[in-house]
Amino acid sequence: MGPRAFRWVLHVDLDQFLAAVEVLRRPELAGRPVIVGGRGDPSERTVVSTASYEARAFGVRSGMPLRVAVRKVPDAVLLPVDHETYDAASAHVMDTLRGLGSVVEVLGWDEAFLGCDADDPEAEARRVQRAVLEATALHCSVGIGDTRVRAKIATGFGKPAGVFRLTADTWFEVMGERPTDALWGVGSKVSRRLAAHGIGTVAQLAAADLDTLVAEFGPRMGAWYRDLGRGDGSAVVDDTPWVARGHSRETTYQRNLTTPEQVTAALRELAAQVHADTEGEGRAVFRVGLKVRYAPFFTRTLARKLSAPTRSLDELTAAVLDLAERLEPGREVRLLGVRAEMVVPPGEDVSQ
DNA sequence: TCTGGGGTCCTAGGACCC
DNA sequence: TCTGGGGTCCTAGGACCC
Repeated sequence: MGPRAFRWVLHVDLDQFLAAVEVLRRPELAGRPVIVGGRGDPSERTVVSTASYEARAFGVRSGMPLRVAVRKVPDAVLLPVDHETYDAASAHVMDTLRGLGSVVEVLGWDEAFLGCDADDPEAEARRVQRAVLEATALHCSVGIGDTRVRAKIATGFGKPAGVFRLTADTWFEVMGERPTDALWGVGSKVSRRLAAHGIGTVAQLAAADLDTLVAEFGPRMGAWYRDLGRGDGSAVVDDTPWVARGHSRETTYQRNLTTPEQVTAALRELAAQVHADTEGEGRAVFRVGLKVRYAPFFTRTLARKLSAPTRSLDELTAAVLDLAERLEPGREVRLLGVRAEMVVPPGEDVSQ
């Protein structure tokens, strides 16, 4: 179908997705604080992927170091991240949404935009929730908006298992006095830079001087941030299947690497994993990147365009090891990562 | 609080060419 | 001789999201 503008955008977001999937296959965990992260071992260098609402009640959040989370909830159930199971559950949900006859734009494991032209979008949202629950036993929340941005932000007010509508008419009443980082696409850094110009709230961002924003963030992002403050933007939903630009693999080592031999061996392994990913799509690689995080926590990235695209593991590995020549000798390494950017597959629109 | 892994997109600046 | 300005390609880094 491709991209199309709709009267309404519905944003469907599964509630505590990873934790909910785990509870489904282990019903005895229902009602308990469940934390999914890493290999489920709090002594490791890893973070929380998803916490159940019972665990969130103790202040556990996604992205929090696992050992911190466990300190907050000592009797939590800790579970390792199980990609295959979540992939399958996610595919089941997305198929269910498509089965409703909607235009579905998948945003990740647990989120999608749906296009909707109905007079009663709340009824449509409830229909979506019922269908997902019946097919998968998973609960979701639905945001309704007259733009993508408003739909996306609306969902948060519907959680858990609710529906919330946010439009141009209600935007400022709901969002106006909230801090700028409540917006989708504004994080801690940008909100701090905005604050330096006296812009602390969404309403202030909406009313901000465009020249000021452009001077601070550039012509594109400056205008984008002001639109964001107003909730403005497109109402296009695009069901074109997503095509990855690249693949990457990275590992935080439980003990820092200290010798060049360890680094070389680790990079060969990462290169092989990335190569398996790109070969899984049968696509050639035209650019290779290396990421290093030196202890205690200083990150650098290096990248290089190849002289010609390749599908060869040997060439990929050689390019990675060539980049590694520029690593600083004698510094302990906490993390290594390898990235491969792929040429657009034949038949794909380059302008996407 | 000692900070994952897999992605995307934007910006700045240097090199090079006309 | 000193000096233009624009366009494109490339790399590094920043920021954000799930």
